[in-house]
Amino acid sequence: MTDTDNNSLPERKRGSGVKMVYDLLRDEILDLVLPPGSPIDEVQLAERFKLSRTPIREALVRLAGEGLIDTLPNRSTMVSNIDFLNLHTFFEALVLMYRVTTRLAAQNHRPEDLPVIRGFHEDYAAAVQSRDALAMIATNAAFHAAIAEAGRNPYFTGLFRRLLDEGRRILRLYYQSYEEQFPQRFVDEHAEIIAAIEARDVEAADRLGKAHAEQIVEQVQKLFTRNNKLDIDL
Amino acid sequence: MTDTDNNSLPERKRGSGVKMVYDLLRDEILDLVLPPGSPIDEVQLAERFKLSRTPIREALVRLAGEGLIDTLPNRSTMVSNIDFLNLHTFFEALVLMYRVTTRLAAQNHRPEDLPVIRGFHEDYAAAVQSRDALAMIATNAAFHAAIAEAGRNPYFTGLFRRLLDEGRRILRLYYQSYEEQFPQRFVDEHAEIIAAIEARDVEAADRLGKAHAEQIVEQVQKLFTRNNKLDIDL
DNA sequence: TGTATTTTTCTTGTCGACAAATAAAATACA
DNA sequence: TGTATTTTATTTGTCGACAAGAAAAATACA
Repeated sequence: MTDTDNNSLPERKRGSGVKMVYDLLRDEILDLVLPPGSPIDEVQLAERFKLSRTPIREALVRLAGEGLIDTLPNRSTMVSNIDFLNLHTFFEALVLMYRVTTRLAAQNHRPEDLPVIRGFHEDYAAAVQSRDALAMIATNAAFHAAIAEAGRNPYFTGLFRRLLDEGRRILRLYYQSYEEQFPQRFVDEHAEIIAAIEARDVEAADRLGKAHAEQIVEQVQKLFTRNNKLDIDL
Repeated sequence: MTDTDNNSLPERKRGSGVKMVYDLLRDEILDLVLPPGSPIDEVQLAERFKLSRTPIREALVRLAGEGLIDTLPNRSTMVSNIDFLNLHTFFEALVLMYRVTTRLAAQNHRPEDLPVIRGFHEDYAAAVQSRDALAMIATNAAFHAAIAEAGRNPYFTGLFRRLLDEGRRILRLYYQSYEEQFPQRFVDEHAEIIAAIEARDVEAADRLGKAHAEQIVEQVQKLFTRNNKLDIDL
């Protein structure tokens, strides 16, 4: 393959460039293809996507708005760091949002939501089966995001999505070096959560969501203390 | 004053244009100077600020990221509407964030936070005294934002600030036509909340935050049902 | 040799211009 | 007169270029 392999994307629709750049950079940041601290070069991206700097910049502004990149005025822009020192605030918010979104899903879900949730549940089970850590991370986030959507509170789903994104980075950080796996227990808990939602048992959904979240937090913290030598880098 | 009153801003620093446009548009949107649905014209703004369209556009992208304006691709962009149909989701999120941030403030506040909070408390009391509805709205939001900051969870403060912003629009909508006033009760409740925070009484802070939030929601809903003829416009 | 100052290089922020996409207006046609 | 089609106009999205700001390199000076 030569450097003239731009025949696959010869012409794009008018507003699609920014979205493409935004989506791709976002994925690369969340998957740690671009690790925290990586410099983001506008001209380099412009060449890569065969675009001018203007749409690149628009995508970067959006990413900065979500806190995924940090921009130093008149200087460089880079992938934002993970704030390990205040990780407890992240867990705190994550647990609460797990609770709230699961509870609201039990309250407000519609019949058409359940197949979607079940679909991600099965994807997650398959990822566990095949011990694919990265797929576990992604499908777990998708599963809970779907539950949040069924809860139908855009303010909560907005925050929750951001938290799940950040969690994707954190998990990815640890699962890339240590081939850990989420226990089967999580799959079972997911099934319980679905049952509670379907039964519209709000209190059970709340309780299960909280317990599940705390399981995950505990799991992550266990990984942390085990390889806390990484923390010294900060 | 003629149309040549641009002598006050002859030259700006290099990155300050976008921030100026962003801040000003944001305020105008939240104060309903630009009511929901108002068209946003890029070239008009460019002329108004004596800038090119590029920095204007960057400010608009940021505002769109916060949901304050809606952009139709290749078409117009306008101030986002207030979703009256799903106002309950707004209240739901608002009450929870009032609770959580007040609770966390009782837990995590530092001595230097209290003077700040007390300052806004006094500003609010003064606004109530002078029956200045707009000042009440602004100082009340500032008071609770300061409490949230003392709670030191950036995820919660981020969501809470967005909710307070949206609340600013909603309150402004009703207080501009009906010269209502927040009751003295709110001032007293604020004082109670401060006391609970200072005493680090987490449960009391939680309870008071919740009660206070519900008071406000009830007040707003009362205004709504009273002038629900406005709702027909949507 | 080490520090201060100038020069150069590199990246960003801004600009004016152009082309695509859509809406509005004008025209054709029944 | 009312509808369909073409033409015009307006606004957005993108581009290439240029200048400001800061870092890096080079030079001067002790």
